[in-house]
Amino acid sequence: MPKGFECAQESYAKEILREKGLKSTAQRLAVVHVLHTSGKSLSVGEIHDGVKEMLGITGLATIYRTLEMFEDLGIVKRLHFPGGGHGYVFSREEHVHHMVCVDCRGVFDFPECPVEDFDYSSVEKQGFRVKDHFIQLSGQCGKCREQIGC
Amino acid sequence: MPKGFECAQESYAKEILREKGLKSTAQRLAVVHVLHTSGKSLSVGEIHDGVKEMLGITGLATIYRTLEMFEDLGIVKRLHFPGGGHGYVFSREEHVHHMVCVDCRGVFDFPECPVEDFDYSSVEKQGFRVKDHFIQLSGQCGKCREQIGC
DNA sequence: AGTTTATTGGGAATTATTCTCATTTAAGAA
DNA sequence: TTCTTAAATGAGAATAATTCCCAATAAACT
Repeated sequence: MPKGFECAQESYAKEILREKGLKSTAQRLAVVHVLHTSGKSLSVGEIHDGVKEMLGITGLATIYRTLEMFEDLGIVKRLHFPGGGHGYVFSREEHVHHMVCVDCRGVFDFPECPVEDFDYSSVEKQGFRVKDHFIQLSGQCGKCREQIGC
Repeated sequence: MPKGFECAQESYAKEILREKGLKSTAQRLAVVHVLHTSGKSLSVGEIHDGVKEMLGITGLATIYRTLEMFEDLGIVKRLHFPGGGHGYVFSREEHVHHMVCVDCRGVFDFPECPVEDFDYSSVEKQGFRVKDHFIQLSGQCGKCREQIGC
């Protein structure tokens, strides 16, 4: 990896990794780079291809391991698609949800959390204690609306 | 399938199938039965096992085909788990979200939609048009809180 | 530079999902 | 009820997705 060319996202990932005592390998930073520069959610295969393009040979297992780790570290989020597949996005923020364009799979941040101060009392009355939530919006981005139409 | 023992969910599924010109096979109704009576979300394998217990031999492909069809028909919803797996729930309602207990994987309806009348103007200003949303809450159900604790 | 230990690559192993096609069966007609 | 027809099933092969194992490599600290 050439020095001096890292983006803010890579520096951030390095910092998180160092904090946790994990190593900043070329492969891990390449995953960040590929995800971040794509601007959309990518499948494991697409990430693998992107990383191979940057580094040459790279094992697929490494991609899986890295994505799992990044998800645990909270810097990568996994999105789900109606068909059944899923994709990954780089997401530096603590608590952001995402909007996915159903046409281009582009991903956009959605920083306002709709359940932030939602009143769960009706379900908590039944004994359930809400601890986490997953929200994913889907629709069409501006570019695709122009090109494809509504 | 013995007649006279179908639950409301099975009758409902039959009705939907008939409306769409699809056949009410023993396998399809067994999937509904297994899902509904379990009270929690089940993996494909668990559903397969349940159906086999009811009907004897049943092909796994049939389970996959049925679940996909039911999802399209809107009577089964797919939930996603942190680890990466996913499970299916029977859900007769048009628009319900679900809460999953992280301990027992029990599923509870969450009929109030947090984004029902949410103001998307901040993101729609950027050209994105929100068309759908997926919400899944997770936490602990009353029973597990008693047994396992918080 | 040297040491230590986490990380990687490769490929095999496992698991998940889809496909194909001959056989079966539900649903409506006679 | 029986007949007809098209949809649905089962079996297992084929494909895709994911995990595992371990010798070789490379980051991070002396």
